Amino acid sequence: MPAREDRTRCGTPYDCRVRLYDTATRQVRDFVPLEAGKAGIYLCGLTVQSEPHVGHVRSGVNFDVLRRWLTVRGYDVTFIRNITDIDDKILIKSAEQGRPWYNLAYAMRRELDAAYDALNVTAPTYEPAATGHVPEMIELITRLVAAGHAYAAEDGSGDVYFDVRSWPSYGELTGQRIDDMEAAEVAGDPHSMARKRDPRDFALWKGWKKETEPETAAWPSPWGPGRPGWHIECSAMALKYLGGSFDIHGGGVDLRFPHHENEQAQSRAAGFGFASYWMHNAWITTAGEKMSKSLGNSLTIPSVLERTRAIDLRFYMVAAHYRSHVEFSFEALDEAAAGFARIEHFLGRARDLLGDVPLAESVETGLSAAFVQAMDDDLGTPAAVAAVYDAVREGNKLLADGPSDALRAAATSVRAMLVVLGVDPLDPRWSSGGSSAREERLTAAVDALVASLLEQRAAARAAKDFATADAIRDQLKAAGIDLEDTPQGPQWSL
RNA sequence: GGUGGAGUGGCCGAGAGGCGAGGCAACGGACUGCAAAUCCGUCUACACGGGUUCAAAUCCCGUCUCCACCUCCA
Repeated sequence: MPAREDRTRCGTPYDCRVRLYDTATRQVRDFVPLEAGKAGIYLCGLTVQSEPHVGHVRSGVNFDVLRRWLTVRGYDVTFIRNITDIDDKILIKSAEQGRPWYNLAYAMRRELDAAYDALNVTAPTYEPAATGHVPEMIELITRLVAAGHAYAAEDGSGDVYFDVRSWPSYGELTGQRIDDMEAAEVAGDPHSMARKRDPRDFALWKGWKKETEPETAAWPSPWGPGRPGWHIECSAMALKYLGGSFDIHGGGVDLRFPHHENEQAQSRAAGFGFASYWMHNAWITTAGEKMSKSLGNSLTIPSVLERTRAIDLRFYMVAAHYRSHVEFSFEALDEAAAGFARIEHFLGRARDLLGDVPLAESVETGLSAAFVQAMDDDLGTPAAVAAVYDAVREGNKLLADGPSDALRAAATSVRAMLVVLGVDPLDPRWSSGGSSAREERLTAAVDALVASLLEQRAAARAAKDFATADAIRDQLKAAGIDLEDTPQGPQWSL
């Protein structure tokens, strides 16, 4: 992959604009940041109430790719991903489990961190938790009340609601009109309905329910003790860390309504510009159903990683477009892993031959034009993966001739593209458990034993005693060691 | 009822008016002592019915099926 050719399409890395699908306008738009060279992203993180499953983490992986790509494209990215660590479900579940809500939230937060880490999701610039930003939320609510867009319930419950009728453009993000929305009384809680001016009004602040909720889950406020509503959290934290206007707001498709609609309404009603672009990742489902509902915890990250390598799982996620619905299956996952093995195998061989496959010095030297084009076009990771395979095929042809500059360039290119996707197998982070001293000794011991067997096999082959040679190969195979005879001699792998 | 989205070959999964993405699997060939790996090649497509067009998987109309959201699910 000649680096020079790679640059032709865009000239410089910056004059081909990144294009992103904006959910609000329902079209792919050129990405034009508010401030040149910078990009602010706010991603709705999770409510930490149970173990993270495959579906949860897709969002993190998808937006990690966005972040990596914008960074490659020269943007200084500020990436904020929040944690919702107080809400109804956390209170209910913790009560069921007989432990403090913050104990459950923290434990699940640690699980989530571990899952993100396992899948090589870059840590956000900052990860604010809702409970750490109650004053900011109160301030925002106060502002909305003062502006006439929010009101405290008159029944003394302590609830504060956003007044959707006071904000004419309510519904604009998702193209809905208030009057067309399903009558909320169908689904809503009858008690809160009585306090609302309109059934679609949503809670900004929830008054403390002394009988059922622990005192630790109530914060003082101008409306009495209580806790923030879900939607206000994100608005307040985005405002604090990214400012009143920022570039990209992301989350899963299900969050479009009501969560994102509400966020936008309240933020704009409070006088802020809020997000320029809205991006939503599609779901991973099983048997056509949402993971969270039907499967409970069966596809939690730890359980999936018991049978599948994390890098394979990430590759599986990244190989599909972020806006495409993926029906999760272990068959498809294994298929993706088989495909990834080809890429990995090439890099392994190249490294053995070259001694090392250094990371590209810069974007320009590493990525193929096809890859750049694909990624610029709304993160076209499927086409980008195809570009990786093209480079692998070229590289494989070079492998037979031994070390060469062309091979080095091909391998470096493949690696650079994989780094963007977060699935570089040569990154030591993927070697499970790290390389402990014990592990290294073990590897050395196996290597010595295999080497001895390979010598015997070489002798047998030289004597045309193929029965013996094959027996040795079968023996190794039975022990889980695969042999391949390359122009540079036999290679073994587990 | 409202809003948004989907139906592609054995399988996964892109594309969005003309040049058959890519991967997995299968088959044929090259390489190999035989394999493996690799490379070259082959095969099976666009839910259905109309229409527009020189040309439709792609645009339009209709039909069917499926999914998501409509106040606390990534």
